[in-house]
Amino acid sequence: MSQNEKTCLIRGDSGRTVRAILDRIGNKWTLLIIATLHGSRMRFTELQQHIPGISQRMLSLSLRHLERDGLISRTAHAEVPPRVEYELTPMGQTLIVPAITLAEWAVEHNPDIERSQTAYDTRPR
Amino acid sequence: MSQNEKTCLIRGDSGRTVRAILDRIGNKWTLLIIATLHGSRMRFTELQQHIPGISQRMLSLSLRHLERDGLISRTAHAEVPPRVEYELTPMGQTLIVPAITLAEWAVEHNPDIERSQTAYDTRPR
DNA sequence: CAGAATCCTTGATGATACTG
DNA sequence: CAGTATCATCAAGGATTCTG
Repeated sequence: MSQNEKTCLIRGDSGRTVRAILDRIGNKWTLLIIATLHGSRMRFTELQQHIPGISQRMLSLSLRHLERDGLISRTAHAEVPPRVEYELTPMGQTLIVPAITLAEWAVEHNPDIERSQTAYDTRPR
Repeated sequence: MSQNEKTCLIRGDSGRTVRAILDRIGNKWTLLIIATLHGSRMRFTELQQHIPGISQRMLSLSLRHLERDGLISRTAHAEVPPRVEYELTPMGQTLIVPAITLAEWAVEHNPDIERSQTAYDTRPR
């Protein structure tokens, strides 16, 4: 299948699916949580410490969404004080691959993008 | 470099860069416009016809952003009535690769995600 | 510790009308 | 044709407070 045909994945009916995924990982914290959880299970507070600037509310909400999507699993231990651990599911781990592909593209082309933005903003008007 | 090390692209300083890209392509129309423009230059009205549901305003805004980022180029022909054509820049075309990678992941795992969501929503409470 | 509930601000998007 | 301007709406996210 050619690259041109593959863009139908984005434009065609499956585009709804792709947009749903982008809505999930496109938000402010999701991808950060997944990357942080990659390779190590962590507790709620631990996650908050590793992700500077995230509020309790957004961490909680994001974890709930990711759990609902089956990308992370939540384990509550019956102890006092409570201990809850989060980790990537096998499916969650596979998301790392396209995420890194995108990240590498971003890092590689960022200089060009910034140059273009500067040129655009300073062009004669 | 291991996959685990590569997640630093997302978690580390370059994470800002990755988030900026996600903010751009994570919005409702950007990726759709890029996919539509892949392989063929198009006029404003043409784009609007190929992207169901997009408003003039959002098409205009999105095109401006993409142009500023250097992902598409805008060519205004000196004619009456006016004719303006948009096409992907070389850099814009390279974005297709990670976009398709993500799209393929989405399509492949969507059934599992929906199953997980249903299970989550119907679990005993 | 791990969260839920509430209130508030802001940015993204849509609808509509107007124009070079 | 290819936009811009303006107004309205709505959801994402942040700050704060409370609790099992």
